[in-house]
Amino acid sequence: MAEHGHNFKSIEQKWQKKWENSKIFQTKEKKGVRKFYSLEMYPYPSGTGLHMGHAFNYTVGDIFARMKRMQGFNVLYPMGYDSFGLPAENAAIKNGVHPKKYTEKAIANFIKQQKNLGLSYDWSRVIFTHKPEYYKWNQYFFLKFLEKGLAYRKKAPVNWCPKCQTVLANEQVHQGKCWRHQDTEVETKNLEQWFIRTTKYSDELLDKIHSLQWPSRIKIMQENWIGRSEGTEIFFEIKGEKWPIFTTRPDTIFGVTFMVVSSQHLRLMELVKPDQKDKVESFLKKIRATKQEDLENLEKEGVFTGSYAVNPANNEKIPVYVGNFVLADYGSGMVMCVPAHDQRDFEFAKKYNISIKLVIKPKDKVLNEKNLDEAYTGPGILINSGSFNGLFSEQAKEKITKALESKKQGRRRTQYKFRDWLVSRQRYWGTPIPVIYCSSCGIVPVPEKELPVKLPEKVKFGKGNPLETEEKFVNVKCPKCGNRARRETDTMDTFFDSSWYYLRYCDSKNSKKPFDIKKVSYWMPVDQYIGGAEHATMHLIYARFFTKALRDLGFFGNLKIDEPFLRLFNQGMLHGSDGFVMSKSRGNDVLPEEVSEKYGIDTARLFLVSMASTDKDIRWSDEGVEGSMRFISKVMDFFSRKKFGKTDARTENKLNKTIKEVTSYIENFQYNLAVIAIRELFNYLENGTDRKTTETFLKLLSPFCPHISEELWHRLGNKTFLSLQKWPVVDERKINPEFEKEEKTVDGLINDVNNVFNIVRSKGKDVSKLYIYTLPNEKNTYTNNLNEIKKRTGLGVFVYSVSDKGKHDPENKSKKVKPGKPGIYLE
RNA sequence: GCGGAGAUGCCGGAGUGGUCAAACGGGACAGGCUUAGGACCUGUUAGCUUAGUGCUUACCUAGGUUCGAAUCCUAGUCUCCGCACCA
Repeated sequence: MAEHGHNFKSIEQKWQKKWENSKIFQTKEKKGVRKFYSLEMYPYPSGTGLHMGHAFNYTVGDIFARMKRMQGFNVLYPMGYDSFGLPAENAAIKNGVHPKKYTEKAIANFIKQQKNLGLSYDWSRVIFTHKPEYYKWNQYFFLKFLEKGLAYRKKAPVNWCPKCQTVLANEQVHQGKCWRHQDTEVETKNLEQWFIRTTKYSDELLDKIHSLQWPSRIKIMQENWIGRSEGTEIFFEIKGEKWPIFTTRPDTIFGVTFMVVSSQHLRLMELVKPDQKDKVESFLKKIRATKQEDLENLEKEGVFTGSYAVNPANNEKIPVYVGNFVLADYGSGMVMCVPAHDQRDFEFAKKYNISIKLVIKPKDKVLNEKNLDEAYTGPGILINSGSFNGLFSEQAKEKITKALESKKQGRRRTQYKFRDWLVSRQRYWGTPIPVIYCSSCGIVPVPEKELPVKLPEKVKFGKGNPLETEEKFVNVKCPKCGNRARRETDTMDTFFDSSWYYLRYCDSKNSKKPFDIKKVSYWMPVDQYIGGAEHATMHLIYARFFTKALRDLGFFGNLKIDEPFLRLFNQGMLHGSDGFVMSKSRGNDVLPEEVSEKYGIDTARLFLVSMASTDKDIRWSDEGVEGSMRFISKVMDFFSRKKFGKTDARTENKLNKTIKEVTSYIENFQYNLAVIAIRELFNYLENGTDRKTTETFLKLLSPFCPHISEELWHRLGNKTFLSLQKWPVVDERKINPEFEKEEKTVDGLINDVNNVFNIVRSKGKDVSKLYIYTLPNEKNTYTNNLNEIKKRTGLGVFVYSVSDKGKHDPENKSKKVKPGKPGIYLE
């Protein structure tokens, strides 16, 4: 059945076409009109297309943008595609299709599907990051970064995913695994790679988090990710050379009895004495053989290197070990060890019989070096610490640091977990890094006027990065000396592309510049950003960094733009009816097309946001969607027989309350509550309403169900677009709490009547009439609602005031009257 | 281990000191409409009790604060998420 004769599909197509043809969602800068930049994280166009989960994401944003637009904001609401990336390349290798062809087909499909959802994007601004017109600017920015030292090349221990066949940034390693392959251990390799100096902005990235209206958990994640800690850098002399270590406990320096260097330390072998070499090497071999996940639960182990260090505090000679529990890339990859006051050091010392020396005395207990069960890590008073004895540990931290500083043996230092961003990738489908290697000139940037360095299309896929074997691409002349040189074959991490795409939307077709400063100054920053929490420590950090870097490179002139996204909202995940996250590969995906065919896409949109608060995970249910369907059908039926009348004060009250609620619910992404309020309002419309009230209802409904709302608006005889109408504004004077009181009274009455009705009927008496006895001043409450009482009880209703003479009251029920509670009699 | 979120009736899920046996939706049940089914309309959906009353038990568990707790505090259990030997 075409669901009650409502042909949703043709209504949808009709309005999507009209919206598109009349370009009503296209935006330009308008002086004097308040702008609103609403943005959803752009998708990676996967070949499998959209399912309901994606539809949910975009619907959340669309509802918001639609309301803002109706509220009179000049809304920028664009869409684009993060179209470089590994999956396309892998699919290409697997199926023999070129990544470009594969990607562009996927994009075409995405666009078609997104249009079918009725999303109010300004399609004229669409961007595709795999197009030279876009990635040219990636290269441009990279060169600017290079010029300012924000991009650099360095050999370092890096993460390598054997499945992706490329290195990964720190942010892309999740629990030791590749972010794309949860079954694949990331390996550590020492490679020369390109980095972006994100750590230059560690402090600003950390400190400005507080100014953002973001979900607190995202803020906390970023804080933890940056992981600032204050401490002291101390130099230990080994073989006549000073080696730095970082510690947050300089107060325990007199308790240092050994040192441990990371097994992955780049200069480890310099510390290994020849007679210990074999032992160390077999230890390293063992570590390499253990899996990352086992490594984490591993007992602390190590091997003596044969070297000794000198403790600068007391000139004691202490052994240097290589160990499996020291991180190579935090601090200096080497630690001083105080077994008495650090649990890890304690375990290590016990295992290898290294001496334990107490230097902190707790306030409330006495410790003994000989029979310590665990390290004491709390504060206390210094002992065995030379001239620092008697100080409290907090004080001692300061004093010892100062003493070391004065002897140039240490200094105050802030340490971060945050790493520079490794951006080079050994893969084809990405932005070529615009650099040339010349044997005599070294690293030479490609001159700006030669940009873009185009990604060659005809390449051979097979082993490794196809660019490496592409002679025409690789072999170039050095721009400086003109001699034969080699072009960089690594491409950029696609997070580079997504770090500035929100800026490009402001001026997406500019061929002279990445963006025009005036346009950016009008639109930026993004007022509302919407996307998943999975980007907390990836895209959302990179984009913040990029904005700051571009600011300092002068790209924003004098504008004060330093944070890209003012407000962030994380929508929940859509789960399939089996309870698992909806995905094609799991086979629990529901396709928008199917739902649209059966119920109309407005039904799907409505249902998606009705179930729960949009920030929570929700579960698709086929029964649930029928409920939304029923509501929409009722609305359609109502309008098809609509005759305007007068709106009574009660409905006015409800209307204005609803306007107020819906507006603030949408503003706060509590769409589920907004839908409830709209549904409740609808129940009042049956009482008879004038044109304005009816139209207001449609306006409130329209962000959720834009197609049918637009259609019904049109059927009311309007020639304009509902999507561009003014959002209703509450008239507080029409809100009167008395009406709610009245409603409750009526509900109470009906409750009572049904109660009595059941009792009476269970006694075998048949009743059909309801007599109500009220206080004289309350009579109106019931006569006003006569129809409703009749409808809900199914009885004939008679209302008397207790003072009425000659009323029918055989059992004298009128004596039961209380304020707000009438007497009732059934017969 | 550290950090964050959460646990509500048959289910999903609102509610964050009284107006709460707890919105709204779904499901189930009953009645109406209908030749019948569907759809639609009305009601019920913790238990007992009653001509509309009263009582008991209820918002993870156990305590506490309060005249009063789903809501505040303390302890615990469980679930989910992020980071994970960060010195």
